[in-house]
Amino acid sequence: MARRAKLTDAPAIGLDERKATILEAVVNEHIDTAQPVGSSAIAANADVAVSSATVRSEMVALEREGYLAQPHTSAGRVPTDKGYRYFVDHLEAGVLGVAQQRQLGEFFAHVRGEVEDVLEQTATLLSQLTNYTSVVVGAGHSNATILSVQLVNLDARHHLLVTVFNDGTVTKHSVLANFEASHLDVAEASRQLNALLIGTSLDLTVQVPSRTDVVARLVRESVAVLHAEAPTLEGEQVYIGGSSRVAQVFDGVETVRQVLAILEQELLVVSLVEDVLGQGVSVAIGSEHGFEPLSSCAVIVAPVTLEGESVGAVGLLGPTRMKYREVMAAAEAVSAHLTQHFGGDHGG
Amino acid sequence: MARRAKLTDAPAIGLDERKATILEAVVNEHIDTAQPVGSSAIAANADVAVSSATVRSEMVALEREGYLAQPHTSAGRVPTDKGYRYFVDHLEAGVLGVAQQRQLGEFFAHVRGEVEDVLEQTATLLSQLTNYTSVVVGAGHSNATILSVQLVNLDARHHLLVTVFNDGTVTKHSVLANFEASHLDVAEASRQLNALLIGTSLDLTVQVPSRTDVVARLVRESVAVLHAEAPTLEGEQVYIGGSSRVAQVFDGVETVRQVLAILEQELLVVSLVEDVLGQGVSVAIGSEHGFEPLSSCAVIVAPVTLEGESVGAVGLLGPTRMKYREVMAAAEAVSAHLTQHFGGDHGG
DNA sequence: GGTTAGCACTCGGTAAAATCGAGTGCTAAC
DNA sequence: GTTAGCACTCGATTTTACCGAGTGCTAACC
Repeated sequence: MARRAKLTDAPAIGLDERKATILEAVVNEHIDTAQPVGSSAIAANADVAVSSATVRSEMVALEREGYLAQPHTSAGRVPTDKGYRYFVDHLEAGVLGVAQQRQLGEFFAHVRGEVEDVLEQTATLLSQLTNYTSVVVGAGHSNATILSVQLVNLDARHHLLVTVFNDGTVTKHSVLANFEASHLDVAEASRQLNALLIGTSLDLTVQVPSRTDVVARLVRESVAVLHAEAPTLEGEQVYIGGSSRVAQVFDGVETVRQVLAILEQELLVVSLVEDVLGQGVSVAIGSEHGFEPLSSCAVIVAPVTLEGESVGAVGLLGPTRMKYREVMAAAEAVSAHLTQHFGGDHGG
Repeated sequence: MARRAKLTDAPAIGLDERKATILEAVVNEHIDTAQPVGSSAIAANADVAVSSATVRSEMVALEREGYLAQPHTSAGRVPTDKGYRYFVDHLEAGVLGVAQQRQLGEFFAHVRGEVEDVLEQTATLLSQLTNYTSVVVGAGHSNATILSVQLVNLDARHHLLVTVFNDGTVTKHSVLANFEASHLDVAEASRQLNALLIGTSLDLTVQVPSRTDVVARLVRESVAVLHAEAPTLEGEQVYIGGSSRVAQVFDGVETVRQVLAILEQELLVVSLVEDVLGQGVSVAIGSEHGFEPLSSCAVIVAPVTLEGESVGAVGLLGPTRMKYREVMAAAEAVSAHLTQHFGGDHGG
């Protein structure tokens, strides 16, 4: 899946300056108006110092080369995915509006709490900032090691296995025994589990005692439960902000439904985001990502890193005619803030 | 907020049998077709043994009494909220289709894992079962007491406070110290925290040590963090299933947007559900719940109980013209299954 | 008195027709 | 190479006509 444009199938150099200017103007106009844009609208643009007739002939060329399309004869032009691609690749970085910068600063200055909470709130923030639906993905902890395990008994047969990992995640698992265990048994099992599991990661198999006393059975049961769930635990967390925006920015109930349906499936969302993810802000337009149902969407993704490693991503989902400059700036800014937030001394 | 109809403002007895039959037929027809229904369609109904002319005059009466409305002269009739209310109140309980019953049984026979996971999956199930958007609310644990507290150090200054409650919930909180603490300090703090907090609930204030040694400071800090978060922790969990259905069952992008926007706000959803909640399956139609933006919706809610006490609820959200019989049956069945699931020996 | 066939009337929805105009491509002049 | 001019296209919008589902009313009927 292409992350950045490969312009190799465009004639060598790409586009001469005037064509580029015109293409850019068309894209800008179309993003603004959502309408096919005609040659005269472009000719009126200050950056384009030629008449509409000239613009028209250039448009014919741009259409031939696949950057523009005509919904029908005698209509204006609409950018193709390729057109958007060119536009995005030649977009000089935008900057966030001051109001938004303030909001962002405000948010990260005051946000408190666990990673999960921060990510969730970030999703909402990002959506408010951009007016598009946002996606925030927190990395799974596939290679996290266990810091502490504790077995707590709810009653004689129900126990709760609480596991703390070195990446700060905490999991709980019910351990249901078909025998009764005393507080002391559970405490001892807890002790043994710690001895057994601390420092290991979930993909490691551990030697469990084969004795048949209550404590040993508790230990075995606990380890079994924990490892059985291992695959699930590695899953990334997904937070979606502003899903109602979908109904705002897409037209056509059916499109809205499809997009929402995709968003419901967290696994899909994760793979979509990871697919698009690259260094810096990446964009996938239309069919560039492999998701058919989202072929009328653009996805913008920025990584969140911790000590150089990607630990998550923030993304935005909108129609292909989205406000790339602003949105990319927002994604970048939020990603940077998050990176700093987690890299800094704020714990987590 | 009315949960059940108060028919007091209708003439004493309510409706005579024929009017009731006609009203029922109108509602059924309108639910099926989403169109205003005319007198002849009703007269064709086997249950109505009178001519369309008679039906018409009855309809005039029903309209005068507020059960039906006419979108415009010379159109058919549409049920009002009051009409739906009457319909629902006089609905004999529906039964679930066998396929659905099987699916339900299947699901609860195999579902595993923590309460949270079960509830989330239940939301999806309920949505699949009914083709409407579902809401599952798990009760907050306002009066839960602490079973165990554990302070785990991530590094010298970052610690994680993991708390287990007697209702099986587990919380974690970052404790960030501005001083360094050794493993031993943390272990000792953990021990003291246990001594201090076990058996208490979060609304209780506890006496914390005023000493200034590392351990005491850790303990103080931990208790502070835990109690600071207390209000948040009491919040109910909300799981929403099939939000894409919103785009299917409502018409008008704006309505879809509004409904989605409501669903995004978990607090709103909780209060909505709790507002509607009653004994058994409750229904709020149109403006019966106080939520203006949802005045074109019906909400169906069934409680989930544990040992007689309500510990949550399952709900469904659809247009006022939803398939009440089927959906109420589904809500009831799922609620019953959940109640049994948690009441039974399956742990949680 | 309640019920029903008959009928004139209403009025939104749909289809057909007319119109508009934004936008095009082409050509000829610059 | 650029541009003004112009005939032409074709979707969108408006207009008009029309249809018919449905109504309310009345007079006949049981």
